[in-house]
Amino acid sequence: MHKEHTLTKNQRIIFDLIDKSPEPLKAYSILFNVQKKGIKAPPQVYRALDKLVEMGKIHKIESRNAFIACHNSSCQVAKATAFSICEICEKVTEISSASLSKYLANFKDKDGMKYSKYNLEFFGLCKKCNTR
Amino acid sequence: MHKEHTLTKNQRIIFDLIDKSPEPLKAYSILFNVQKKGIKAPPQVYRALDKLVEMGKIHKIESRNAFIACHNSSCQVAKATAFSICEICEKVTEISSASLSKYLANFKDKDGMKYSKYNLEFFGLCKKCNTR
DNA sequence: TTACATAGTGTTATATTATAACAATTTAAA
DNA sequence: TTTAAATTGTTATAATATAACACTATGTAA
Repeated sequence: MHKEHTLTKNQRIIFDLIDKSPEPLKAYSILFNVQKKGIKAPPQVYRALDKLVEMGKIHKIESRNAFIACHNSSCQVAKATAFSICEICEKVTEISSASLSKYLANFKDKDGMKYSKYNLEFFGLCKKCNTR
Repeated sequence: MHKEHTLTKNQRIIFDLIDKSPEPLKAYSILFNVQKKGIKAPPQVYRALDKLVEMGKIHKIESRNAFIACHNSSCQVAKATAFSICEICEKVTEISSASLSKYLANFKDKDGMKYSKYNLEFFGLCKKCNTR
């Protein structure tokens, strides 16, 4: 459950844009799209993005420097995220698999260390691109 | 098994630097360090980095925009990588776990899609930082 | 060997992504 | 209601990465 009501003006504007987008958005494309709403400079965008990521409302796709709205109630406040990325059409989908998150949350490295936070990006071809 | 012998001059210089480094190196820090060896401009660095990544000799730590030498014979030519990253000291360690790589290589998403390539970054505290 | 393709190099310029720094304003809580 | 914390607006600049083009080296196949 997210607490939508706590978003500030800029956060709201930027979240709505990302949430409506079918694909991940890059910071400067966001900037371009919200200039008519009074958000004029990069720091305004990056600050909102930082907060939204912190809240778990959006995620950063690290390999693409792009942002996508969270569509997965099980990624606890941006701590544990997994995505599939199509290398042809660049479609990004958030993976919500209880088995995967359980496996990764319990994964221990050689020293027995556990890591509560992770980001996983799978690459391949999406269904569409795979059959073309 | 890597084929060391196929590295070109610039690739060799840059790989050696990364390989000797105890921590991931950023592109411009690499550039600074190899200028005395005649590599003077960003494209020369990025081209070598691209090839080395392609070969699986180094990996890019996406969340840090930094490069680390491969220390894991099981990450097949850069296709399947996993790292742990300490959020305090920024120490990065390549994870080589047969169980993990097997699990991820066999992971199927909701549509039954398999992804042969992935990058996983775990975040937390390393042993040292955890006990301080 | 020659010639051809492919890969790598050197270089300049520029595009893209992100943050520093500081003043002003809003918000929430004591 | 006044104070602290968070948010905003703004300018400038830092950090990361690629485009484009001329040139050189390397491998290969006729």
